[in-house]
Amino acid sequence: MTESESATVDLEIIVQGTQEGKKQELRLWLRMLSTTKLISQEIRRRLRNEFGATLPQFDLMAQLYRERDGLRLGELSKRTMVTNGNVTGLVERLETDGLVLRATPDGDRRVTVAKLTARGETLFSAMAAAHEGWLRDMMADVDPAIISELWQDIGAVKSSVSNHLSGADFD
Amino acid sequence: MTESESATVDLEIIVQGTQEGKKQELRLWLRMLSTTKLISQEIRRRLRNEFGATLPQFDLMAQLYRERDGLRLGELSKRTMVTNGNVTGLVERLETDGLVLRATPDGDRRVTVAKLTARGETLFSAMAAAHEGWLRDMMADVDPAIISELWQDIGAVKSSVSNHLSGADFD
DNA sequence: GAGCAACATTTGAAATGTCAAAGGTTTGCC
DNA sequence: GGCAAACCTTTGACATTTCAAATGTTGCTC
Repeated sequence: MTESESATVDLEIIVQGTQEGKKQELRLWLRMLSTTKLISQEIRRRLRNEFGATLPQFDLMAQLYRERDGLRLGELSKRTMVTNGNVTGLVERLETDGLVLRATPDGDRRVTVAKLTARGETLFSAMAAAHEGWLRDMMADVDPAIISELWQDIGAVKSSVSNHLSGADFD
Repeated sequence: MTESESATVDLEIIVQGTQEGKKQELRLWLRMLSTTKLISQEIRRRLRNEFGATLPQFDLMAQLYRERDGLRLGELSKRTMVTNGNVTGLVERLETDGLVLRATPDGDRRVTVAKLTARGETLFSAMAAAHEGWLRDMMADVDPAIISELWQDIGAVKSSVSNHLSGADFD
């Protein structure tokens, strides 16, 4: 934005501040939310149909795939943004399906570490490849430059939100 | 690394360490998802603490607030992007709390119409005002121009996604 | 006017989600 | 040594979520 445009911009800001512009954030949020829901539902449907897996299971396995030595449940909880109690159940079901193993390390018996089994790794590998393709397809009509820009700008939003949380949510 | 000091957890780890060019869409998706989760959790916490309400209840009431004559459950389902079966339970609980009323119109007895009660309208009105403020606060660090741009560009993403769904479902 | 397809909602099973409280373990400190 | 605080996970109650099947209604056709 050049300085030569500043007069126009000032006018726009005044108008925005007094009228329409008040709900920009709300409008953005609603669009983010509906878009995210739309994509989530599509991914969930495909994971189910093609792999018999759920989205939370996929998310959890993604974290374990990145840490081949396994992760403590609390760490899994943080990375997946899922509550502790929820992680317990998720891992439990994945263990029943033979995709994940649970173990308690010798050093600290408070801890449970979850780890992908060989079968889990194989399955996730296939799911991840498909998953990436689905996203490319879904966003096929969007200019790559826009995608990159969105990644940046949403990062700014995420930062701002992180700095304005009410709950005891800092470390 | 500015984000790393917050409690924000990156689901973006999946992409880490791979080549730059190829996974833009995946990278964007993961950031959208984690940001949306972050904001949702904050709003849910505040709705709970300050109004004793849940986020899906808020969403549903928002639709009814815009249509004072009420909406059929199927229409509510579409607008909130929630399945039919889910709407049944949500409306049921809201009715128990005296915030919503259910009625069957004379013309068509297949239909159930849900409508806000006076108490529901009052409560939602207060929640909506607070909700809007929370979003403004959370996004306070983001340039208004960026917010507007994001709204536009996410619209493009939503459009693209809508045109590439597998389930026969687009409008 | 009987039957059938289309429509709208509910129901039921299974999974995910939150929160708060309870259960073990470890650590630090006197 | 012993105790209390801190830590990690599980449990339990309840709300939300999906899907598929069942239920009830309407409208159309023959």
